[in-house]
Amino acid sequence: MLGKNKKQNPTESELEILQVLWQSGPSSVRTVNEKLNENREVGYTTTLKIMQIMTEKGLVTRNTDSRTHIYSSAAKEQETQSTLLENFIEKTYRGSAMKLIMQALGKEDATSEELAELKDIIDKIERKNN
Amino acid sequence: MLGKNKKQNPTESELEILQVLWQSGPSSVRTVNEKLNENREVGYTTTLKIMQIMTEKGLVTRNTDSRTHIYSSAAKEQETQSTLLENFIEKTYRGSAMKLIMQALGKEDATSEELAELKDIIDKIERKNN
DNA sequence: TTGTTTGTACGACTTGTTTCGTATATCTTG
DNA sequence: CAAGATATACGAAACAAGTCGTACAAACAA
Repeated sequence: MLGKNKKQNPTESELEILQVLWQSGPSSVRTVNEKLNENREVGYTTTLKIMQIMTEKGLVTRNTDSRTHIYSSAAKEQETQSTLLENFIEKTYRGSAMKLIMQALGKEDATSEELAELKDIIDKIERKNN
Repeated sequence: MLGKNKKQNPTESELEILQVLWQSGPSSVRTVNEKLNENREVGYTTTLKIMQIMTEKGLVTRNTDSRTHIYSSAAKEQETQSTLLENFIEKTYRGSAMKLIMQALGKEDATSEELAELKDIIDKIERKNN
């Protein structure tokens, strides 16, 4: 089997780094570290080390052709989010996605476009149910 | 100030225990441990220790009148979920509740009642927006 | 009353994550 | 070329979470 390596979930720090890679595309350690430091202080070698571990875990891949390695996320943002979401719903809402959705709706300052889009999605699901 | 103690977020194990307390109401360590063992093996003293730590952290309160202490969750289920949700949206969806909602909708096998309820909520939000 | 069961308390081990210091190699530039 | 800047690699400390053994007190049962 080819896709055999089971993807572990990223830790919080790893997720932070993945966010940078998803937003900025393939990046060097330096670039990632600078982005992280916009939010909080992290040492360069700390970021480096975590990214090396992520490489071992298969969370990222890297191109080592030039001296400065370039890292890319191994998984698409949505895939990772989806896995994390599933886990979160299970742990926090005992599996009820509906309860999560209701609470999330309460938090959101949604635009009318977004709300319309949502209703569209719901309509589609309703039609599929019948 | 009275409500000064800042609530730390529960860890995964702690959340598991809170789930039991929310579902079953105030419970002894033994009861909680038995419920946990329906899902996975955990030693009694492990559960005890974690619940003691949770007491220190203020996540639970306990009645020590009788030899068998009775533990209760210190916070309501919805409050805790809401805090965790906020954090999750920030970390995983960079703050976009809408993206989370869309993805969660994709997972759910919602009943027509639930979908109708959802649309109701959306309508209410739309009306508030205008 | 004495042994078994059931309870709390607590220290210590294990594992995983994060952090950083230091070694060393490679570029850059005066 | 030599000095400084910039890279990776890696070991080890610091920290946190979870796990469990053991001590000891209280309740219970023979």
